[in-house]
Amino acid sequence: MPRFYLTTAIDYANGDPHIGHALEKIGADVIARYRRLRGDDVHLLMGMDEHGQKVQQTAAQQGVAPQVFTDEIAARFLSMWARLGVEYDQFIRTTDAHHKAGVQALIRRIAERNPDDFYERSYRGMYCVGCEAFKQDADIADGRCVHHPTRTLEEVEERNWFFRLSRYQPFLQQLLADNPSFIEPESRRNEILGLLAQGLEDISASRSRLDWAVPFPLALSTGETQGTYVWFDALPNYLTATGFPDEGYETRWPADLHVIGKDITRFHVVIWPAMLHAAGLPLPRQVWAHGFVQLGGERFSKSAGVKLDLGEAIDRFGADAFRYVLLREVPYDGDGNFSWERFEERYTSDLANAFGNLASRAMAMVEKYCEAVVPIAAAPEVEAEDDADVLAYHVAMDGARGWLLHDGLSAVARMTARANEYTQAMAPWQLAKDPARRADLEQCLASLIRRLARQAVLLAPFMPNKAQALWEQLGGTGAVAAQRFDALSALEPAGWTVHKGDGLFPRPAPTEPKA
RNA sequence: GGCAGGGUAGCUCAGCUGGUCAGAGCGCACGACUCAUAAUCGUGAGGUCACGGGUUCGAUCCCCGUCCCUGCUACCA
Repeated sequence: MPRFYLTTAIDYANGDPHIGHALEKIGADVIARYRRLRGDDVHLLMGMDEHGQKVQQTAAQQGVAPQVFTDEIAARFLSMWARLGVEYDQFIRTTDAHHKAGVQALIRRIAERNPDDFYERSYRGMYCVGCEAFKQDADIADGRCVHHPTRTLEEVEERNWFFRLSRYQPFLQQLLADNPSFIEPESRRNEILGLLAQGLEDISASRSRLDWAVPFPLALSTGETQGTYVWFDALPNYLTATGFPDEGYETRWPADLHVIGKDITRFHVVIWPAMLHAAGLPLPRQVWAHGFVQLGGERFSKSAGVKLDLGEAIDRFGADAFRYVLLREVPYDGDGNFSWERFEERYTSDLANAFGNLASRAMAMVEKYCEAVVPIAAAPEVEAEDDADVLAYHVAMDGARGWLLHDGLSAVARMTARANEYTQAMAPWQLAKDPARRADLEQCLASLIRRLARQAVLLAPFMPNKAQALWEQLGGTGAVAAQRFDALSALEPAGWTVHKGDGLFPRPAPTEPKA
């Protein structure tokens, strides 16, 4: 059974989950469920990044210990993933003891194999006492920190451990030349190529004044022990989650896919492979950078007040509908827009009117004309037209040409539309009036149920609960998630007893309040 | 500033190497039907293909310029 190890970015424990987090996790969950339907042995890793100065400061402001603070944040994220139906196989937190030990083991391993890769150097920067952090140009205005304009910035110099990233520039360029699909979509690869062409600088591996961190396993020549800086703490989570450095981690590592946001491609495509190569460890097979959700045409941002409450979005039509609309509206390879208006339009046209109503009318007729038992009948020729869409679905979903989840949904939507057209053309309610056309009627209804069953399987990664509900209404036994794509064409519902229940996707109330 | 990608029907977007390339979905209007969640099916809607030049027998798709938008331009996670 092929293994498939995929990961999402670990989220920083300094705020609540928002729609941006949701897009990434839902997408990864869909990919994981899709691979399971292919029969793969899937392992989906998610987690939280809990170290760093911001966490330390925020916790201090609230008067609680950092660990207590991150425990609360982590609980909120976990609760949200449960509400969204995101099912991970493993949830790692960078404050886990094993992770911390793994980070230190990785650093030591690099130091042993490439002693020159870590070296001491002084780091100079403008330090803001208010923020307790070094500030970059973007955060400096008129020589003062934008957050603490009453204080003066101090030019501070400290000795740190540095990682000789610059040394790996040729290696990385060769990597992207030999393996172009290492980072997709292409636009993101081009950005990295541009970055590499500029030349790489070495990066900090440790920092002083960083107490809430994994202790850097090497002491400076002064004897001081510093905290491990973010790169060497966060990125290795994908590796330490496999058990590294303990025996057996190789059975899972390397990861098949890192699903991340486009804002952190650099870290995953430059720093991370360099670290692994320095340690003599295999590289992940691919990094996929998804885009961002824009709200009403504006970029999501807490500061700008442009936001959308996830809980409200889920309550609107349910988690499954939200998952569907989000991935249908936002292309997984780029940015997309999301708004309440759009949400309702999509829900109504795609789910309530097209798909939900198709299921409703088909099952109603089987109950009415066939005593609820799906007739035995050969498939009509037009049914074969679905094959092209099933193929398109897999092309979009299997990753060979990127992870274009929105295209997968488009393909299923075409199948739904075709089934509605077919129903209209055959007019089974007319056939039912003529006993001589009984065979045609049965063939039509059997075809509709068969197509619905297939669509339920294809939609299962996106809407696991609704797909299961439909599966059961159609008379299918067991879990729709237990189906396998390679058996889809042979799926035969003849003899099933349908139980048309409540509508899968009820139309929204006429006077639905907007937001 | 530099690099990269864009500006196509009300909205979201397809249009690969130039000549049925002026399209799809949604919304909207009209018609059909009645199995169904007032759902479905059919038809239609006439958008200077950002703007100005150029190459060509012919350009939305090629070249130049202009305007506008987005991303990247490393120690924020």
